[in-house]
Amino acid sequence: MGIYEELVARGLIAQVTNEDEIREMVNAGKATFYIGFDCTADSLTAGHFMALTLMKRLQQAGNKPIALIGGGTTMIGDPSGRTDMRKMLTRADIDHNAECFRRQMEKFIEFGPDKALMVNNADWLLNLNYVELLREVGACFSVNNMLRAKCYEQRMERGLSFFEFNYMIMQSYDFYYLFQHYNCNMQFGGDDQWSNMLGGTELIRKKLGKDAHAMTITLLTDSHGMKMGKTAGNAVWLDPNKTSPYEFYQYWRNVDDADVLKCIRMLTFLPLEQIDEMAKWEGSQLNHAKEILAFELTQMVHGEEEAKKAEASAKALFAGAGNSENMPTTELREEDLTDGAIDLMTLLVKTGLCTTKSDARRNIQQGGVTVDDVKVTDIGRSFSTEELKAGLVLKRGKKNFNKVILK
RNA sequence: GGGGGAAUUCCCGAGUGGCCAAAGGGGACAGACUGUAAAUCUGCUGGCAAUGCCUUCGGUGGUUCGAAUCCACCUUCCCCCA
Repeated sequence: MGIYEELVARGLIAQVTNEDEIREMVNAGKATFYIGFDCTADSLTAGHFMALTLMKRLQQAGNKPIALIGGGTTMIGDPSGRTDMRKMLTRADIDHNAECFRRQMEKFIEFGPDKALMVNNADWLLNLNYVELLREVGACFSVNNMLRAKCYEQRMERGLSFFEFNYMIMQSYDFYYLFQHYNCNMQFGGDDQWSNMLGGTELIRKKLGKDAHAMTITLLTDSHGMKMGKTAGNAVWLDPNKTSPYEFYQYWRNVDDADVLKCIRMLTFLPLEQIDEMAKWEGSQLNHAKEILAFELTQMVHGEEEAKKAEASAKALFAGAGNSENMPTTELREEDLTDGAIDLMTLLVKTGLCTTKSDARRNIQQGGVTVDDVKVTDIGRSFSTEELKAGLVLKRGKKNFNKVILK
C-alpha cells in the first residue's frame, strides 16, 4: 500500500486536483509540498496538529515538506468560511507568534537542508509593490470567479472588505513563489482552503504554463458537524502552558463514541490493521479506544512521560481511590487566610475551579462541589489552618479537580 | 455622491420611558441517568460584603424624578440608487 492509499484509508484526503498524477508523485516520493500556517495566536492548536502529522507521513514516504509560516498573510487574515473579520494583529504580535510556531513545529518535524524546510512569507510578501503586483498577478485573477468561490459565501451576506478579499491573491502568490524558488509542486491545506489553493495552481498555470497540484485535508469535525479541537470556543493548544498535558489528554479521552475511531485513524500513527480491529469494539469497550487515542496523541505532543502522568492522574481520579500526586495543586500561604481560615467560595476561585464567587456559589448550591469526596452544600463553609495543612481535594463537577495545601 | 436600515449580555435574538440584570433559543456550567460517551430530563447562566447594592444594551454628551428605550453628534456595518 502506498502512502497515498494509506492517506485515503485514514480518511485524510478531501479534495485533489488530479488524483492519478498526485498518487503517482506522492507514492514515488517526488513531491515537494507546502502547508501554510497563519500565526493568529501564540501557539499551534490541535487543528494544526493534524496538518503536522500529515507532513510527517508524507515526509516518511520520501516527500519533501515545506512549512510556511504566514508572517505576511497574517497581516491580512483569511476570510475563508468566516462570518466576521479577524482582529487585525500588529507586526510585533505576528512576529512573536511566528516564533512560537517555529519552536513548536521543530518538535514534530525535522528541519534541515535535505529534510524539511521552513519559510516565512513575510520575506517576500511584505515588500511587494502594489502596482507591480497588480500588473503581474492581479491581471490573472477574475473577480467574477473569485466572487463565486464558496469560501466567501457567508461573507456575501455580511460584507467583505477589499482588504480581506486580497487574501486569496496573497496565498496564490505564495504558491507561485515557492514553485519557482523551491520547486514546490504541491500545496496541502485544510478543506476550507480549497479556493485559495486553486488560486495558486491557476496562477502558476497562467504565468508559467506549468501544472501544480493541490490537495486538501478533511476537516476534523465531530458527529454534530462541529470543528474538533475546541472546547467552549477555546482552542485545544499544543503549548503545555495554555492547555496542560492533563487537559489535552482529557479532551481526547472525552470525545464522543461516534468520533473515536475517526480520530484514531486520522491523527495517530497506529497501523491500520490495528485500527480496523478496534473498529469492531462497541459500547463501553470504546472507553478503551478513547484511552488509546488520548495516550497516543498526548505522547506525540508532550512526550511519553507527560502522557503517562496524564493517564495515571485520570485513572486515579476517575477509577476511584488513587494518588493525588499528579493532580493540579494550589499552594496557599498564611496571608491567603483571614483570621486563620478561608471560605470555600474563595478557595474555589483561587484554585481556578470557578471563575468568580458567584460561579462558586452556584456550583455549591447545585451540589456540584465536593471536598475530600464529601459533598458540600453550605456556601458559608470555611476551612481552618489545620484542615488546610493536611491538604484538601476540591472537586467541581465530575471532571475538575484541584488539591489545596497550606504551606 | 444620494436615500434607507442596523449595533442588546458568550452567540443568535426580543425589548421603543419606570414592572429591565433585560423574553425566547443556542452554547456553557451543575444535577439525575450512564461508560469520564450520546440521547433525555432538571436547574442555572453580569458582579459583589447578596431579600440589598454596583456595573452592563456601539461611543460621547443631553432631555427627564427616571433612559437599552427620546434628542444631538460620532464610530462601525448592511441594503438600495449612482
